[in-house]
Amino acid sequence: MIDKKQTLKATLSELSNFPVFQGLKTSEVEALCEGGHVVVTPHHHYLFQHGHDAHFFGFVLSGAYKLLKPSPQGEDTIIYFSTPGDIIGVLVMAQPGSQYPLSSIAMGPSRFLKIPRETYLKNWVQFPDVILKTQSLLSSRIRQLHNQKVMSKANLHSKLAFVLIEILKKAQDKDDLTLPLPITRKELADNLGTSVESVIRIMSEWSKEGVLETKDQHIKILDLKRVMQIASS
Amino acid sequence: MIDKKQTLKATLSELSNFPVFQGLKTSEVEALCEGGHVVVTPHHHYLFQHGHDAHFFGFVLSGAYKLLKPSPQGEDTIIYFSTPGDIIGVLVMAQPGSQYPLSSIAMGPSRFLKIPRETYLKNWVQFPDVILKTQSLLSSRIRQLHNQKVMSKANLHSKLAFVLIEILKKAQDKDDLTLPLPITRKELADNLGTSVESVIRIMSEWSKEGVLETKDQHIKILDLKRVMQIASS
DNA sequence: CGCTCGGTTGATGCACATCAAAGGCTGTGG
DNA sequence: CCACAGCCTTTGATGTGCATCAACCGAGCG
Repeated sequence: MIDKKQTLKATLSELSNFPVFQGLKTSEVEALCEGGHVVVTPHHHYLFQHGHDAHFFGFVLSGAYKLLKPSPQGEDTIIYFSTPGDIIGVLVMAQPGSQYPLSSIAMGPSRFLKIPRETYLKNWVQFPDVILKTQSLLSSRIRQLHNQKVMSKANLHSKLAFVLIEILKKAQDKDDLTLPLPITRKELADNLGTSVESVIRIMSEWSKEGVLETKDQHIKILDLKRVMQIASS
Repeated sequence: MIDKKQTLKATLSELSNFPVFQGLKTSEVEALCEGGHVVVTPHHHYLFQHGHDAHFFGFVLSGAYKLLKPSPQGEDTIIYFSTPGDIIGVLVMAQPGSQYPLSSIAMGPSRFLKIPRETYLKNWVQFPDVILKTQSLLSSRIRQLHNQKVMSKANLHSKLAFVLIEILKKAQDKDDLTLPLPITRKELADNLGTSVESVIRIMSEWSKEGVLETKDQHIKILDLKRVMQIASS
C-alpha cells in the first residue's frame, strides 16, 4: 500500500458532497476528519485485512473496494462493493479494541481517506446529526443485505440481474448505464455464492440477446427494463 | 395486538440487565425509555408491519419475534429471530418519516417494550455511550448477516447446523442446549431460503442419529460438537 | 366431526456445480 | 525479446443436491 499524504484541504471539496457532511461548516468537517490523510491503493492491494486491529475507518474517494470475508473452506466471499461516498469500517469503531471483520481490496487504483479511530470516539459522537446520518448509511447497507437474503429462493438469473441493478444504483451519473467499477465474472460469482462458469453462461446469453455488453471489465446495461424484469421474476 | 400498559418501574429491573443500559443510573434509563410502555402480543400476532409508518422501536422483554420481509413472489423470508434483550426497529429511527422495512410477528406469547420515536431523537442521541453500545448491537446483527452470506456456498446440512448454533448462542442459559424459542421446520426453511421438506429430511436424519431431539417445537441439541463440525464442513 | 396445521416420506426432474480443456491477454524474469 | 506463469473468459460433458409434487398421518380445536 502506498501512503501519499496530501493536505486535507485538497479533498475537502470532495467531502462536502457526501451526504453525511451535508449542511456542516467547513470547520466541523475538519474536526470530523481530524488526523485523517489520503491513501492511494493500486489494483488488487489491501486497504486493511480481516483480523487485523481496527485503527481507522474512512471514506472511499475514488475507484472502488471489495469487502470480503474468508470462508472456512478458504474461498473468499465478497460481501459488498464500496464506491465513492461509502464509509468503510465505522461498524467496528464502536467496539473497544476490536479487529476488522472483513478485508478490503482495491478494484483498480483507488483513493481512500483514512481517519483514525480516536477521532471517531472523540469527535463524531459529539454531533448527533452526523451520528444519525451515519446510522442511515448503515441502515441502507443492512437493507441491501436483507434484500439479498430475500432473493435466496430465486434462480441465478434473477439474483445476477438483481446485483447488477444494485451496483448500478450506486453510480453517480444516473444517465450512464455502465456499472461504476471494473468487475470480473469471478467477482460477481464470489458475491453471489455461485460458480464463475454459471455467471459466464448467463452473461454471454444476455450479451447475445443484446441485454448488456462488456468492454474491458466494464459492464454496460443496454436493456434496463429487461434486467429489472428478470430480477423480479 | 393487546395493549397492556404497565408501570415502567415493574420492568426497570429487567431492563437494567440489558447490555445497552449497563452502568447507567436508574434516572438515565428512565429518560431513555420515556413514554414507553409494555405490550403483550399473542402467538402469530404482528408487532408491526412492513411498510407501515415507523412510530416506535423497543426491546424484546420475553418470548420471541421473527422479523420477515415479503418477497416479490409473495413468499415471506425470515430475516432474523429476535429474543429477549434485542432491540428492534432502531435502524429506521434515524431516518425522518420512514416505514418499517420488515414485519415482526410473535413466536408464542411475547412481551415488548415500545418506545416512541421522539424519545430516540430527543434523548438517545444525548448519550454517546448508549449510541456506541447500540451501534455495537447493530454491528453484531450485520456480522450475522455476513456470516450467513459466507455460508451461501455450503450445502444445506452445514447451513442448517449453522443457524441452529446461531440461535442457540442467543440463549441466556448457557448450560441448557435447548433453543430459546419455539420454532417450526417451516420457519427454519423460510430463514434458510429452502423448502420445508429438505429441512425435515435433514432433521429427522439427525434425530435418528441422536444429534438432536424435538419436543413440542422446542429443539434440543444433544451432540453439540457434531453440529458444530457439520456447520464448518 | 371436519378443519387446519405441523410433520413425514417417496418419486421425479431440473438448475446448477464440478471437471476438463483451451485460447487470449498481461506482466515478469531470464 | 521471448518464454512462461497466472488470470480471465469460454464451451462442453457429466453428475447431483435439492425443489417440487403428491399423498398421508396425528394432534388440536371450534
